[in-house]
Amino acid sequence: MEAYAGQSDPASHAYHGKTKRNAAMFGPPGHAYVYFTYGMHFCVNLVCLGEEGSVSAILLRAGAIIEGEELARARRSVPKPGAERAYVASRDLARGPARLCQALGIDRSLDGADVCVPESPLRVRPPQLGPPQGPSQGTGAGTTVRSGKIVSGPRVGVSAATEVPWRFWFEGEPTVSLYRAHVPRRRKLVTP
DNA sequence: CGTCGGATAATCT
DNA sequence: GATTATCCGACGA
Repeated sequence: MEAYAGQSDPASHAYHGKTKRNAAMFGPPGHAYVYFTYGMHFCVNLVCLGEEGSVSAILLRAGAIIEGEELARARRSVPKPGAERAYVASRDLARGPARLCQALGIDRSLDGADVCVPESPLRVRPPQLGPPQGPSQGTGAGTTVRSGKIVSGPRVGVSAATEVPWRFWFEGEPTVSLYRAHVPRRRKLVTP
């Protein structure tokens, strides 16, 4: 996961104030902020409780599929006809913010959803913590998830405040993607 | 392994 | 019109 603040964080979508897209970030905590980016990907945030008037959220960057791997795998299958779908390793099903949304079936219809009420289509529930050793197991592990040492580092893909170490993950967790710095996309080729 | 570029459209200036 | 909190396949070593 990665943390994003509001007016004080140049890397945050909320940095330039409230807009139609980021409105959920300015709403009550415990709700989802889903946005669409790069023309084809969804990413999901959880709005956090901060000081009065402040804005903050965390981007869910990756996850381990504990149950329903078949469903997640089906959602991650590519709609391209004819082409044989390459095998997706279990750990890669939700390895990355857009993949995670794909694996969980999250799209813009869930933007602003309250993740704390039972009737919501998207929920976040407290985990049953497992023993601190070893990564989460993708099969047959029930509802037990891992706990362990949490480490932090710079956020991925952001074009500002790259030195702020607001990315957090379980040390040794295989579903965490490697750090990659932001690469500015060169404008579409204009050859003379 | 690694780096590179194309896809693709909502959002904001 | 420019930019983007990304992913995937291609290609080289």
